[in-house]
Amino acid sequence: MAPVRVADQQCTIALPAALLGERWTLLLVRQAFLGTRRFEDFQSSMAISRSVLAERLGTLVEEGILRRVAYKDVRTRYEYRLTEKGLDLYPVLMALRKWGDRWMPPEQGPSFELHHRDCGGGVDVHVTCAACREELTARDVRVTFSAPADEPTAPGSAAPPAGR
Amino acid sequence: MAPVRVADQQCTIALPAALLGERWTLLLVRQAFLGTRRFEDFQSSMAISRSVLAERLGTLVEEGILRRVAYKDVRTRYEYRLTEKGLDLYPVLMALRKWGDRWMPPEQGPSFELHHRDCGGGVDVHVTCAACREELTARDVRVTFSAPADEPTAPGSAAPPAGR
DNA sequence: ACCGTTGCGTTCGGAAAGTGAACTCAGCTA
DNA sequence: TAGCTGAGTTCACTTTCCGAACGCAACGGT
Repeated sequence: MAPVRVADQQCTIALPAALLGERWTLLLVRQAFLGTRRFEDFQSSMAISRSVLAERLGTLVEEGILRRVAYKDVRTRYEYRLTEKGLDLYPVLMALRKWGDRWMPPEQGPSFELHHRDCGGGVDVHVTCAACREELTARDVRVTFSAPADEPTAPGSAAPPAGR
Repeated sequence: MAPVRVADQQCTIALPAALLGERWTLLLVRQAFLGTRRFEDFQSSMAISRSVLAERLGTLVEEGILRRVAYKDVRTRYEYRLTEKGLDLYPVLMALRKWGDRWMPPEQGPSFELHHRDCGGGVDVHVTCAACREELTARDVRVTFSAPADEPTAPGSAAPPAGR
């Protein structure tokens, strides 16, 4: 697994990033959202080696993002399905997709489209203020560092508090 | 860089995922949002090796997410700043953080907090329908596959159109 | 003039992770 | 009996990552 060092142990960006920032993991999650569930289908839908696929599916199950569910084919087999924790990654995927659509658009248009089941509208992602509901960009947000607690020297050496 | 195969060339999730899913990249972007700009500061704020750091900063600049800006220290040096494309990754980071806060909360609380500069409210991320504004989960969204266009055999072998 | 320091990289040998191909195993089907 | 299939596992090989050392330019101190 990608490394998480002491300084990052409390950062809730670093923690998921260490997990999802591992090669293939994000692609596997995407594939799961697209409906892929079986080992063989994961393997053929993306050019991942079988050994790494087995390992990644294992860690995703360990992390509680996928669960192994038995099903009967000709004999008992297992498929991998998103848990609630996994389904909750949807905004991450959508944010990624929105960014990709804007900044890395493929020439031939996207390979699949997403629409609201009820009204047919497109899918959008917003960052908003929980209080006043205003839409926010990075510039509208102030960062406040909590007590470092593991920095022996004075704070502000590694990551200068905000400013831009 | 993480591999993007033919089948993924048009997927706007896979493209950014290949870039950001590379080890360290997401952490570097987070660090940039926290205000880090200089090589030395990136290096000391996270336990990344100098060689990989140089390489990653290079690819982020190539991709247009960071830009090298000259500044005068004692002689001309460069710092790395987010471009508009980079700043636009904010929703991705926030989605990641929201998920991390919910599913991998560190015992001692988050190491920094984010508040709306104007009203002090917290930061939230939503997936909504662009048309009716309703909040969406994965289950509310229908996936429609476009024509594969580069599959010589009959469609539906690589990425089975939903179902199962 | 010389020495040490700082900022920013580059180079290098060894360790870890990823790769494709072959192998296993259990229960069909022909 | 032989062959096929889904889901892994094992293995030799290649790529990537790591830490440590080195390079280098412009200071500041002596």
